[in-house]
Amino acid sequence: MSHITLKDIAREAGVSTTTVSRALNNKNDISISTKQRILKLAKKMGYTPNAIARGLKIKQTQTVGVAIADISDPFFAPIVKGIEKAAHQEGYHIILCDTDEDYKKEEEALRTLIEKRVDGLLVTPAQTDYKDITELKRRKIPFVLLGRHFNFELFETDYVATDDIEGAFSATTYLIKKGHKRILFINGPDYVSSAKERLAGYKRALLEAGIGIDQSLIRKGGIKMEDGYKIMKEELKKSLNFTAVFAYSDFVALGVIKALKEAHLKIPRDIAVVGYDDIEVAAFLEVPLTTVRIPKYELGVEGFKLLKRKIANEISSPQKVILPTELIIRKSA
Amino acid sequence: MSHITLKDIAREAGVSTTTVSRALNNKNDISISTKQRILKLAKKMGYTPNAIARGLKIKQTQTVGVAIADISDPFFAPIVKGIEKAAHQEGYHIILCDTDEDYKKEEEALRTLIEKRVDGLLVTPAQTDYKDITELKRRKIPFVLLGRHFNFELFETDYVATDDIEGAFSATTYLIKKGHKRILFINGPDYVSSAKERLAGYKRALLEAGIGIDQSLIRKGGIKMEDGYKIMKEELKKSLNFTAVFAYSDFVALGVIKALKEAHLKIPRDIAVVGYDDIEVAAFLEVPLTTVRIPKYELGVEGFKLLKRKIANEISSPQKVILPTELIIRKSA
DNA sequence: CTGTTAGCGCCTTCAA
DNA sequence: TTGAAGGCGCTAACAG
Repeated sequence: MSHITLKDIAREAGVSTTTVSRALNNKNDISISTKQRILKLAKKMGYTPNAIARGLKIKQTQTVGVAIADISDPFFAPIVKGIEKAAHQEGYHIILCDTDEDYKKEEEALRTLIEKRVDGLLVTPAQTDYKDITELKRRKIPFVLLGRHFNFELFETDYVATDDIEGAFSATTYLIKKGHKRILFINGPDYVSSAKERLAGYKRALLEAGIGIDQSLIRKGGIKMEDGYKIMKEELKKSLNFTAVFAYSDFVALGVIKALKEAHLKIPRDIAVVGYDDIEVAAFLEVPLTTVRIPKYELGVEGFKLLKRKIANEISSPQKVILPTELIIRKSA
Repeated sequence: MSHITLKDIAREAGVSTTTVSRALNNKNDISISTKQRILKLAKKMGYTPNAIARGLKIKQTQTVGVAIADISDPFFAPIVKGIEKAAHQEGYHIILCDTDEDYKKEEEALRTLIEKRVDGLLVTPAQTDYKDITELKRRKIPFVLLGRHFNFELFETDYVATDDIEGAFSATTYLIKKGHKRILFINGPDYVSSAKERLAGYKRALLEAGIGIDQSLIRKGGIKMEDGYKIMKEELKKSLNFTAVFAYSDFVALGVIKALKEAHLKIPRDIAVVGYDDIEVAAFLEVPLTTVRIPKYELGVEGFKLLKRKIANEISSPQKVILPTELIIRKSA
């Protein structure tokens, strides 16, 4: 477990550590013969460079921190994969922190990630607070927000996300075109930007279709399957005054579907259901789910790419990258 | 982006860096008053310790490397989550590498992870080769294998996995009890330990039931959905001489189900299907999937715990931790 | 209780 | 083309 160092090689080769360093880093102010001799020796001795020492010296770690809400969630996992692939391609590693959608944990994650001196950060902010993010900005630590963002007018940050107004608009419009006039919208927590945007898209679609907005058809706070289930159960106790449900996420839709099934309501015959995200399950459900696809992997890739540019100081003013969504029509609506 | 250092604080406080270090690390060979004075000052100055420098000095990074086959796979993602949670609890971070089930990438991942001087490694080995793992052992770098392992008699390593002989045995026995005598087994690649074990469990169940083993009912090489689909398509072209399918994984089962559906065969009426892993989708399928559950999150947690003990040198001889599987009976068989 | 010295492993001047 | 010296930020002896 003790590693070979430059010094070990230098001693063995009868040169200085500087020379060894030069050889290993393939510099040109060294003779080809000694370079090759040292390279061969290093290999023979099983030398593995110490990136920690190097990082301390050159002040960059080739590592980015990733603070994500829930790694095992089929929505976030592909994002992480995209980040990892893009990072790896550029010679970066990722340190992963799972924040459980909890601001306190997010704050702690960012702090410890900074202690690890990551070159930059990728974050899906919980958004119940944002002191930690402003702190990042104040300290000029490169970071990019993923899938969510703050009001750009008030708090400018780089981010990559999808246009959720557009996504929700197309989903709602689709339902309207199918003849639905009363669409129950089960939204996420209203402090999350994506929930705000989806609500806006939903409203805009209704307005453009000349359908009034009925506040009683807008429910908020759903994010997990249980939320969708609970809210749907409540709604089903009332008189059924809607013909379709638009859910904040596919997970919420899953809960909705479960409640509907228990009530012996057929999808889409009795109630149409549209989700959001297009997680892998969506296509395999008993009634395959119509949903708005978010390019998750690409979100990760683009997130890293933008971060990389930030790190390289190629970006002056905050940049937003908006990826397109796509309405995936299956059987549920 | 330039950080405050001990030296900065020391200068400001009029003490030596050592004293500051002592205060920050809450040592007791320092007066309470100066300790508090320094702590307050450090906070005020916005000090964030440099874990890189610390790591270089104390020769540990409080970081473990995770080389996993596919982060976005619903089988592996919960494992990673388990690792992260367990690691975080002990003050560790994880550096994540996605190996795509490819030995070359795995080898590279391990090498670069070692360069980052992780304190230990968690690996789901691709098993097409194992030089990289032996190298780990030779260099006495603490590591634990996850979900897979090498023949313990030939190559001892620490690992945490499930008893897949038992898992496959219980699944096959269940099918037999349901009256199936001809069970098609679509196995994974035969160099993976879990595939070997599942095959053994399948055979044992048949033997114990006094049913002969028909090699034509054993297919290998399936791991992804497409594999299951392709193999099932092939089998369906022949005369249908089996009444049940036992798939290496739920993903393979998904492919099988798709092929069955296209052939207008009903599950379980015409053909019963049993999967393995119990990924999240399994419960939500049109015909909920009967499968063998692997405690994925726990696998990650136990993996980290064992690694931690390895790192702390609390383990002399290679240790295996076997987690129980559970047959989850749903509708598909 | 506090400071001085030294060094973790590496890279970067600067001289030779 | 090579080496010596210094230092990244931190901690661990060792003195005092």
